[in-house]
Amino acid sequence: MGRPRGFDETEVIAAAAALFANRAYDGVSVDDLVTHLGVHRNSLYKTFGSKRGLYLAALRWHVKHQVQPLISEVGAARDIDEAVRGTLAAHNDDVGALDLLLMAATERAPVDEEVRTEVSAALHALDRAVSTVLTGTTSDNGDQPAPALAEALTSALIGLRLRARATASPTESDLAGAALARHLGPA
Amino acid sequence: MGRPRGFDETEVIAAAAALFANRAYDGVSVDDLVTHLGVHRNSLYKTFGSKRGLYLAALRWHVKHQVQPLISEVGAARDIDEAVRGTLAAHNDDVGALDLLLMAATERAPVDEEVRTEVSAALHALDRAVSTVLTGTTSDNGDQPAPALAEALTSALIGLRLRARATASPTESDLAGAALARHLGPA
DNA sequence: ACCGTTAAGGAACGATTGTTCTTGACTAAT
DNA sequence: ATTAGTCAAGAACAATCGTTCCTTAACGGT
Repeated sequence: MGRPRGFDETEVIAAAAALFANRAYDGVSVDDLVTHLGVHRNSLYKTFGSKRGLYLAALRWHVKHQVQPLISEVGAARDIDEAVRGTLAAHNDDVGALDLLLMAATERAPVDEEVRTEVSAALHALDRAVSTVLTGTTSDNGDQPAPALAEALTSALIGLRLRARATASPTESDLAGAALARHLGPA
Repeated sequence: MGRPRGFDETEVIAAAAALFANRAYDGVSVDDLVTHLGVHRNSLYKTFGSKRGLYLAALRWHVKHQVQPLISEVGAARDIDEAVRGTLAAHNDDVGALDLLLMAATERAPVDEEVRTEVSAALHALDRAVSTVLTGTTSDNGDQPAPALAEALTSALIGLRLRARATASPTESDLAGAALARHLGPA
């Protein structure tokens, strides 16, 4: 019973994720959220408890609906080259497929334990996907499946996206990613 | 003439850089700066004009005095393995040798053009150093000196540091860096 | 038709934001 | 000793911060 909601909670969370992906947590005010989300202050606090509550919801939504598809795509790739190209290409389709995670990792994770937990989990999930591709390709020698190398590649993917965002030149990261894949693929 | 300063401008800038490296720009208040820097509000504004002015000064100091040494070390390395290990080891000695650049790249560069310029320049300088090491090592095939690969490796270094900060496990990044170097070095 | 409940609307809260003003302390040159 | 110029100390500024309160609107169950 009671008055029905005038907004779609998922839509609001997604819009909040977009905002938090482009500006730091402290750079997004509640006024900004209220303005761009079309939800009134009161409803926002009733639904998410606080600004941080909305942020955490946005981060979890981001991981589940934007990072996970990317992880699946990476895991389904036949080799590293395909994985890297797919990852970077996905960014051209769905801008921000890693951006909130990136922002959370650099800015919030060091000061918010709950964020750190979420970020770590997402990164490890990415690691596993990369590792899957890696073990399928590492057929030249008898090294261990190299989880450390998977972490390195995940870091490289994050770093590439970071650069693309910071320098505002997405084509560069494509070339760099291709070069990285070329050197790691037939290793 | 006039009353002499009661603070060392360089010390203040360095302390500000340390603050801005750990928390986002909007997460560091002028009160925080005044408290931790030992400089009074008035002197701060008289010297740097604004909070943003101090931030830019801190960023430039960081690039010149913390990123540059790292670039030099990378450029002097004999191979990629040595470069990567040196970079990550430098972080254990001088914590934050890349942190402000990292923070600036993800958080300020997208919204502050002057920051973006500074970040781009620093990253390209890192690229050149990596490229130098790369051309000295790439002796197996007749590929171009691979500036794209240099960008990829720079991105990987940044990404590794990002992960170490976000997950608060510095040893992991060492292993990952070593694995990356092992796979790229004897390529 | 009357509740009980939930959401929207908007004003308002105290606290904190970045910045400026005012006053007084200190120093070098006149 | 006076003057001119720079800095420190701290109060104060309007604006914005995250959050809450109060009233009104819209629904389901009795």
